Amino acid sequence: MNGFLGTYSVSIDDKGRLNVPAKFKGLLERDSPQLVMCVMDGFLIVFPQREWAANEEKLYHLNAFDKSDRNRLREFYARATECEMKSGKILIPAAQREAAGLKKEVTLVGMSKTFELWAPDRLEETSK
Amino acid sequence: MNGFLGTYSVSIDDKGRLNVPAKFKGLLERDSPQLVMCVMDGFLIVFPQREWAANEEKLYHLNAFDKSDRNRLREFYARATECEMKSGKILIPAAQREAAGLKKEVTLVGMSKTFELWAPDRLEETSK
DNA sequence: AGGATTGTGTCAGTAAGTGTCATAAAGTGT
DNA sequence: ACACTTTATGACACTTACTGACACAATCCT
Repeated sequence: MNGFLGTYSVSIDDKGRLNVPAKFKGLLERDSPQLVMCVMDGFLIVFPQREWAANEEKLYHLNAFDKSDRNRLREFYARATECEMKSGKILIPAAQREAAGLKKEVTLVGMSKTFELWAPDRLEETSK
Repeated sequence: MNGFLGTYSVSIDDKGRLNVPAKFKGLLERDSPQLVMCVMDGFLIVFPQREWAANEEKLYHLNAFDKSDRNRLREFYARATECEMKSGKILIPAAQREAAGLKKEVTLVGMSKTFELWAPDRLEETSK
């Protein structure tokens, strides 16, 4: 596989763990199960560790001198979390679930280097 | 063979696998059985891996942290799924079958570098 | 420490995906 | 037209993946 690709509908269990689809699982196991999860406007982005590191500096420079961007940047960092895939599942902390409005059903969208987690209704809204 | 050419009517088995016609099979075996299947409005496009990569390159200039660029990227990636020809068959995931309205009979149209999968009635409708 | 909350491993049931083969249909050469 | 080869289909058994549930471990809070 070349990257995260496609749309999947997966479930979150009673403790807030996302079942990672087999195709993504393979990629994460090969690379590393270490992740950074990050709140965007209404959804979550999941970065494999390596990808996060590569983007961090770029992100910082893009926004450093703009006040409102800087506020947003702070919020971005503040709500980012390290996490890990364990037993083929990723625990999504309560705060992140809350921020993205995730309930039982989650839509997972591959974006090549990263992937996104969406509440199904929000994604639908956005893609109109 | 020079590319995917012609129209074929093929069947999908009980598990959703498309029987690839011999002529296309040859091409895919020679090149690579790795494919990307992409949902368009009402039908599916199948890209050999290499073709897909070429299309993907056109999006490299987009900024993943820009909201509207990100929406464009998502639109592109979300439609896609990786798949593979195995034992001369291609499994078409349920979601994609659904999106293209594919039942038992499928019309397959060669488009040189790629080929398309159509529900027969939809193709007929479109070509009027 | 005791109880509550949150996180983790595992497993069984079900659903989805895969390999293989027998038969039927279509195509080929003489 | 005939035998022969290739191709397409449907069926079946098997494997892998996904889900929900449960039991247990760790952490936090008085």
